[in-house]
Amino acid sequence: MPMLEMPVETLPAPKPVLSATEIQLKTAQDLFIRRWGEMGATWGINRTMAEIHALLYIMGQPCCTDDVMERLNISRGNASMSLRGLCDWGIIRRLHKRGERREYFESLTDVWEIFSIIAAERKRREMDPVLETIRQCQQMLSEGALGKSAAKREAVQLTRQRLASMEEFMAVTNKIFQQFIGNAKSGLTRVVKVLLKAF
Amino acid sequence: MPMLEMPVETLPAPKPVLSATEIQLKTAQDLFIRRWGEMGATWGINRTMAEIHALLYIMGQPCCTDDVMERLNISRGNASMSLRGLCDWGIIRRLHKRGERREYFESLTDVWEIFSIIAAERKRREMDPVLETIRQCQQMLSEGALGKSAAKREAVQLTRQRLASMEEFMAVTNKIFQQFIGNAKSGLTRVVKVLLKAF
DNA sequence: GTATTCTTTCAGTAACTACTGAAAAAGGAG
DNA sequence: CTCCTTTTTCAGTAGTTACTGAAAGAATAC
Repeated sequence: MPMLEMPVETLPAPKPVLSATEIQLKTAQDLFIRRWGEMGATWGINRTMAEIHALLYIMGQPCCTDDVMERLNISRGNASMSLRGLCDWGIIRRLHKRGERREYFESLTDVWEIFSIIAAERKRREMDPVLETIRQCQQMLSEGALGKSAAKREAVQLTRQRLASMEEFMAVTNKIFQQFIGNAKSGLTRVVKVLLKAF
Repeated sequence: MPMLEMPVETLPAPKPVLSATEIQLKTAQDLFIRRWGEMGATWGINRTMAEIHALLYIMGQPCCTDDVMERLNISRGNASMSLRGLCDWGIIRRLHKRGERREYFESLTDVWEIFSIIAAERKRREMDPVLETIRQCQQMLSEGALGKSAAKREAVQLTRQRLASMEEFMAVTNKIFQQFIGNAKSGLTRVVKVLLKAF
């Protein structure tokens, strides 16, 4: 009676034996990763990308694609695309190890730098267009565009005034962002100082 | 030959004749509304809710459910639920007009107040839980919890250090938010002053 | 060149979110 | 109370986003 053919690669994976400390460490890390993922999901970033970033950040050492797949239980395709996405954002980096074929990834370590990159991108994508639109709207409702004695004067005035308030707010917020972005590396102290000087 | 029965309510709606100024005003408002909706979508708020808020803000006068439905081309159900959502956030208000049966809605007018409400809620929902989780993780990896001569000391140290950096950052950001939230009405100047004092 | 190992892409699908329209409920007015 | 108007709810569905798994594509070793 012939033995059942059992291809080598489907043998049960060798189960690693973990010490109490290792279990505790992994548990704490997983907790952080999960929370970070939840938070990311309410921002523009999706849960998986946020989790991968959290993993790389909290590990403090480079991981390869398979590490990420196993740890987070996601497919190769998902891991590959999410890692690329994080590289595009610039908050993780590709890393070649000498003599190793596979690629590793590591997170930036400076928290201020990480958030400053994210802030810069969000400002560019979300705040700048709104500010531009507000100005465009104001242009459309200016004296010149409407004629001096236009009908519906009150309604136009109301809208103009609302646009102006919003513009003021956005312009100030924008400046604060700018300062934050430009000074991330030097940390809190300088940011606050710069804030001071600016106003 | 009997006349076709044509119920009164299905007659074509009377088409309003708009002046050039009114058209221009409406166009500018629509532009703002659309952009605001797009921005909202990349935050937690969905597009429709953001658009409704933009409409109420930019109009500067109370609108009823039907006004909103017509202007944004959305169903009654959607309008009703989104308006309630915005009321829950606290950035628009219900308004009864004497002698009118239907309800009107208006936006808060102070931009600083609007954003301070949003900031407060997001801080509560997103930042606070993360900070709490980080502290919980640190607890799990403290000397006491792990035993003095635990194995894998380096890995634990690395994770601890990363948690500490993140906590510092989040704590500072949290404080800044707090100051912003607590001082929204008085505008920029005081916020910056308070920031100064705090550090 | 071929073999091997790792990465990327992408069609198909699962999971989720937002929206509609109709029915039920609520709130006066008479 | 009934009648009429307005609001809310919700089942069903359309539309969107995220994920998988397999196939194609690189890169290196031999």
